[in-house]
This record gives sequence, C-alpha cells and structure tokens, in this order.
Amino acid sequence: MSSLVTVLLPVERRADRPARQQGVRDHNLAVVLRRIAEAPQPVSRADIAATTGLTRATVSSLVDSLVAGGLVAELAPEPRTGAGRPATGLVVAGAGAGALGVEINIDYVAVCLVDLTGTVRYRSVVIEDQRRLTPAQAVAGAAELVRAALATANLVSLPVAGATLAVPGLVESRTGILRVAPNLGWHDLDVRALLWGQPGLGSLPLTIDNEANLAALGELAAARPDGPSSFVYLSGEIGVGAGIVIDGELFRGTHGWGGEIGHFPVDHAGPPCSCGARGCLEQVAGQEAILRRAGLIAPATTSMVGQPDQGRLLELAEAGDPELLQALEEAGTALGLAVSGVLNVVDVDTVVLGGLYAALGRWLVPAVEREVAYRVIPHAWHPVSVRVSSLGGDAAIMGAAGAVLRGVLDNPAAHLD
Amino acid sequence: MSSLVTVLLPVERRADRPARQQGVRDHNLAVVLRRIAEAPQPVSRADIAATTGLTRATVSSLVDSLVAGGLVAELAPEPRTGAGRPATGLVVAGAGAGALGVEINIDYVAVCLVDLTGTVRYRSVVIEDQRRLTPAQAVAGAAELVRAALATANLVSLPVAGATLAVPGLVESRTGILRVAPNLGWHDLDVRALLWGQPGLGSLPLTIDNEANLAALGELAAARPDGPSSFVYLSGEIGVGAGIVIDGELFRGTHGWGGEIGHFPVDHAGPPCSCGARGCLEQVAGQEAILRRAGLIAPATTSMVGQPDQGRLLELAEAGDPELLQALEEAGTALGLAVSGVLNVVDVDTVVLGGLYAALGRWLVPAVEREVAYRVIPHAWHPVSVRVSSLGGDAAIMGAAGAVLRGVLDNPAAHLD
DNA sequence: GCAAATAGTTTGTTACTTGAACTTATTGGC
DNA sequence: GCCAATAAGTTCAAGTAACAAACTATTTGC
Repeated sequence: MSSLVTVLLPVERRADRPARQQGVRDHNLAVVLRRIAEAPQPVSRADIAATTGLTRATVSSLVDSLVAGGLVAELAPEPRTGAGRPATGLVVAGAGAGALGVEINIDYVAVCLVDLTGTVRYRSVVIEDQRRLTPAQAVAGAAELVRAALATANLVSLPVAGATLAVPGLVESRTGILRVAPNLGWHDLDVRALLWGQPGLGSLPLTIDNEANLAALGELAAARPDGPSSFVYLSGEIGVGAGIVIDGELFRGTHGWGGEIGHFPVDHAGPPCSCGARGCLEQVAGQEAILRRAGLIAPATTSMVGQPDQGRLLELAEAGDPELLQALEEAGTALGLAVSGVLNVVDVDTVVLGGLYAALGRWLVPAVEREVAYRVIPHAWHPVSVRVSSLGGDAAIMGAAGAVLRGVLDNPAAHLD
Repeated sequence: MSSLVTVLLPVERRADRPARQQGVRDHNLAVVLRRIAEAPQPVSRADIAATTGLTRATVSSLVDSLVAGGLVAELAPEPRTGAGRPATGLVVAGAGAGALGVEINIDYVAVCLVDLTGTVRYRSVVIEDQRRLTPAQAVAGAAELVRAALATANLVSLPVAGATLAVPGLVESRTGILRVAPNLGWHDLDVRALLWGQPGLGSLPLTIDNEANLAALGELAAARPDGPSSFVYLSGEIGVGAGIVIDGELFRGTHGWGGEIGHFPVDHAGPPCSCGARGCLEQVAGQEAILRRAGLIAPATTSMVGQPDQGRLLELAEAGDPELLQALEEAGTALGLAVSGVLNVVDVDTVVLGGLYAALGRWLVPAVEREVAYRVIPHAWHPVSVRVSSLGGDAAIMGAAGAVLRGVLDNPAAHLD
C-alpha cells in the first residue's frame, strides 16, 4: 500500500522528520545510483567518488549494496587508455526493476512496461471510445492490459516496482481521487481503488495522476540529459492541459491541480464555455474548437475524436486548407496568449507543444512564438523557446512508468531487500 | 559571503550532495529548533522527543548545543500539574540572533531589526522619492539606515545574522542582479554589491529579492501558526506584483521571477501598456490607473505617489465618490480575472490582498470574490478565500528580516560557533 | 623488469543516534 | 513524614556509517 506522498518525497528528505544514520546511507545510495543513471557512459567507483565527494571506500560499499540488490551491474573491465588498473564500468541494471505506465483516455487505453534503463519492454494500446463505457467497464479493460503486461514482466523476470495511471482529469493528489474528467463524464471516482480491486492487481503499488502532468514527466525523461529541466508542457487533446516542470520537478500546487490552463481567458467576446465564462482557451484552441472553426464539424455536434480526426486535420493542413490555416493561426495566437500568462507566473522559458499540438507544430509554433516574444516579461533576458514534443502519443504512459522508476532511483534503499 | 542559494536551501537537503554524519546532526538541530519555535507554549525536552521520534538522550544533546549557541533559552522549571519531575521550558532565545529587513521602494526607504522571536527591535522609515536620486544616492541613503540599525543591534548585543534587501523589480535569483525596476527607472544593477560597498556593511551577509516575494513571506510569518501555508499575495502599489507561497515555501520559478502578474491580459481593447501589449492588469488595477479612471489625475501625467495619494484615495472611497467606486469595481474585476488565471495555474486557494489593495480591501474583495468564484476550476472542491493582509506597509521589510531568521531556524548548525 | 599511475579494498578512527540503566524532582497515599 | 509512583533529564556502552590512510591489484611506459 504505497501512498502517493511516499513516492513523491523520500522520507529522509522531509524537513520535519528526524534524520537517522540509516538515512545517510539511504541518501548516499540514491546519490550514487543517480550518478550511474545519469552518466552517458559507464562510470567507475573512482569516478563516482571524485564527482560526489564521497571517499572511494564509501562508494565501494554503496555500490556493493546496489549490485547485490540488482539495481546496478558491473561490466567486464575494458582496456583503458593510459596507465593504471582498468576501471570496472558500472551501469544501471535494466533487469533490476520495471514499471508500468497505464493510461485511460477518451478514445483509447494504453499500457507500457519500461525497465530501469528506460527501455520499453512491452507496449499495448486498445483504441475504443471510453465515453460509451461505465467507469467500471473502462477500468476492467485497463486491468486486462495491465495483467498482460505483468505476465510479460514475469516471463522475463523483471520485478515490477509499481504502476502509475494517467487519466484526463483533475486528480486530488492527497487522496488520489479523480474529481472530474469532463470529457469522460466521470467525477469523484476513486479510479485507483477501482483498478486495485481488479483480479490480480491488488498488490501492485499504484499511483494516479493527471495525463498532462505525466506527459510532461515523459517529455522530461525523453529530453535528458541535454534537454531543458524547466518547461511548460502543453497537452493538446480534446481538452487543453499543461504540465509544469521546474528544475526537473513536476510542479503540482497544493492539490495536484497545477497547470489548469484550459480555462485561461483569451477572448472576452468569445464563445461561452461549459465552465460558465466566455472565451476560455479550450473554446478556441481545443481540438473540437479548431475543427469547428475550420468548418469541419457542425457547430452543435461533438467530434468523433481520435486518430481519424487528427489524421484528417493534418491532411487538410498539409493541403493548405485556408479555413483550417486560419483556425490554426487563431488557435496558436490564443495558445501563445495563454501560455504567456503561465510563463509570467511560473517563470519558465521553454514551452513544449505535445499531443495534437505536436503534430500541428509547424502551423502553431510561429503564432505562439510571436505572442510569447512580446508578452513574456523575462523574454528580454531569458528568451523563450518553443519546441515540439518528441514522444507523440506515448508521452503520458512513458511519463507514468518513468515516475515509478524515478521513485526507485530516488530511493533505492526501499528496493533493496 | 553568503550566497543566495545557501540561504534558500540548506546543504544537507540537496538531493545531489552526499550526506555525512555531521549532516544528520545539523538536520536534527533544525528539527528540534523548529519544534521549539513553532510551539505556542514553552516545550520540554521530553515533549520534543515524543513529537519528533528522537530519543530523549539525543534531544538533550541537541538542545544543549542550541542553548550553548544562544539560540534557545531555558525557563525556570515551573510548578507542574501531576506527579513527576517538572519540565524545564524551552523557548527560542530572542537575543540569539537578529536580522535586518531593508527596503528601497519608489517613495521611501525602510529598515527594521527583528530578533529570533519575531519581535521588532528597531524600525526606521524615510519618506523620499527615490526616482529623483541616482541608484548610488538611493543606496547610500539605505546604508545610512542600515548602519543605524546595526548600531542599535550592537547596543543591545544582538548578533545580526544577515540582511535582506527588498526592491520593486525583477531580481535574478542566481546572481542577485536587479534586472529592471520599471518604476524606479533602474536596470541591470547589482544593488546588493552597491550596498555591500558602503562603509561598514562589507561583512554583512546580504540577500536581495523582489518586494512582492518578501511581502508574501512577511504575510506568511504574520499569519502563523493558524494562517494558510499556501496563498497568492497580491502586492498593489504603483506596479502590481504577486508573491506565491506554496506549503510555506516561496515559489520562485527558474530565475526568481515567479508571480509576474502585472501584465496579465485583462482587456484586449484596453489601454496600451509600456510593455507593448494592450489591457495589461497594471493599466486597469495599478494605483495610477485607478486614480486616472476616477478622474483624480490627468490622463497623461504621473501621479505623486505615496501616502498622500493613498490617503486621498481612501477618503474619497469612504465618501462614496461614484467615479472612484466605479474605478475600484473595474479594478477589482480585473484583479479577480487575473488572479483566477494564476490560481488555476498554481493551484492555490487563498488570495491575500496587500499594499494599497489591503487598504482598499472593502471595495475590492467583493469583485475579486465574484470573479474567482466562477473562474477558478478547483473552487467547487476547494473554495477560494480572499482576505486582506494584516501587515500593511511593513510586509516587505518584515518578510525580508524573516527570510534571514528563517535561514537561522532552518540551519542552526551554521550559526553555532 | 621496475617505477609510476590508477582502481579498488582493508582497517582503525570518528561522529552520531540508540537503548537501557540511572539520577533528579515532584505528587499523593498512608 | 515517609515512601511508592511518575515523569524529566543524564550517562554510558553499543551499533552504524562515513572517513583517512595504508594496502593490494592491474595496467602503461621506459
């Protein structure tokens, strides 16, 4: 029964808890493991000692524990350049731990199994409109995929450290309850408990979080080690969400609902929104809004979401459909306006367009860049860069699995037994 | 030469630095001192042991160090109720350390000396328009006040742990450089170095930060222990700024410029702003904008800022001047719109109106509450409360001094020698 | 073949928390 | 008035983890 908080913040780093001797070692295990994980090349014990400031003796002892626990592997000593005894290379042992990323979204359910090195060992997606199912049915479908992934992990003897579930809605981080997923029509549901209740999943450490947050984490991991460690990830799907990453940490706010950008006011005279206000970003830059403005769906109907629509959108944009290009120009401008407000508040200077926006990046980026350039106050000193996500539709499940793996890397002591 | 970072983050809590034995004790010293500081009543060693989980032996040892270092004082054992040896009460020793809060603002310079218990030992304000002075002159004026405060500290044998300087502009947290203070007309100035260069101040550990950020910290300390630990503090002066506090920590963003709310777009058809956009919050809810809309100053002129204007504003509002009330209504609505955007992004559910807005709270709060109620998405689950700051004009210097004291409380080991 | 260089291990030391026994100081029953 | 009960605080041996320095292992270069 792993609580959300435990995963997010290792015990020994909390300011109000006393420190113990054991905590020192736990912390240093994490320091050493992180060096090994972040290095592009295999590193030696001596390297680690030099870069961390720990003595070689201590590093040796810590590395021994990590090797014994299966989280680190030693490579055969390779011939070195220069004099001296050759170093034994240390790498993260992929087989040491695995994690599941699970996503229940509007029109698909997906699962992936990733090992400690970040290699995807298994991946499975079922395209099906979840709005037509009850929550119980949707969760049962997800459980089916999870069991298949667990079976695969079992087959290759990969111990699964846990799973994270991504959902398109507001998840209360203290309780894990999904307060509302407007586009699924779900509210006040303990989806995590529901998934836990499925046969075979009761003992799986399970965390739940918002899809945009996890996609942002996925982007963070994918961009390592050269990518930015602070950025705002814009998740464009039916709804519009943002995940804010600052210094490599997801910014959650007090309840875990940080980055609610969908209802940013972009146009006072704009169309009314379900939230009660007018001209919310979602009404201008959401997928349906773009389709509607481009005359591709009738004003009152709901789009058939998913790949078909996104594909059609792309085709028409490629073909240069003037109405669509105009709609994209307006969407990009609105996005730029909204994200400028966010950047001014959270003081970040990279924007990553994800989901649908990544696919439409070619047409959106210029408008976003233009708005950002004169609206973001710090831009003059720290120019804002606007880029496109490299992960595509897998960002959320990759981030979800990555969040679990990160928990292992941040607190390896908990996984040594 | 205390770096900004050192003050903000104790060494042993950084994730990439190795932990040492010494760090355990340093951390536990902080844990114990915090218990003593946060308790409303004097606590005993046994109390601390029970609440922290440390053993009585350890607590005794730690407390001894703190008493020896002058940070904690023992009270005469008071007659207890019930059997057993009476407890020796422990309290934070006010005389253990003091800190200076310094503020250079548009129309005044202020300094305060606060001891470890939060008691103001000395306070001094000089009202003078700083825009007419060169930066060097303004800093020399501030140095004069600082020397007087240091002399007072010396007189009462209060060791000064450091000072924090509050300025109305963007301070780059890595370097401490004031990038721009629009209303002072200053830019790219190392004000901290300037102040350090003044006679008698060279050895004073000095930090610099934005005025709204520090005012927010002041509000946080003043509201303790029952007040909210997460809120957005709106600083209404000539400019409009915000300080964001989340779980008792100031949110700074990547460069320390978090909370730039003054240029939040509130009205696309609004008046042009110096930043190049139209309808920025500052153009509707800044002090000059309110005065202008109420017909109290001519459209093109600059107001004579400061107490005189704020007093006049209050008088007229009390008198029910219809034009002013209309301007305040519009300002409150704009504020509510802007702060709603901020709340949605940073997920906080308390707003504190400070500075001029605190004085005008009676007329602004209803409009802000109205906007927030339907624009903030989490409002339905976690209702947003809008309150008024209790600190008035001293918020920034109190927060500035408090930031230094907090550094002592968070890392007492550094102050024991 | 031997010195220099670099990697990794061994061993005794030091710093800190722990746990249990011990001392101190008070209340309350007899 | 005495003594058991109770609670606060101290002392001290034990355990754990990092450290420093000496030591072993393995290579290059002359």
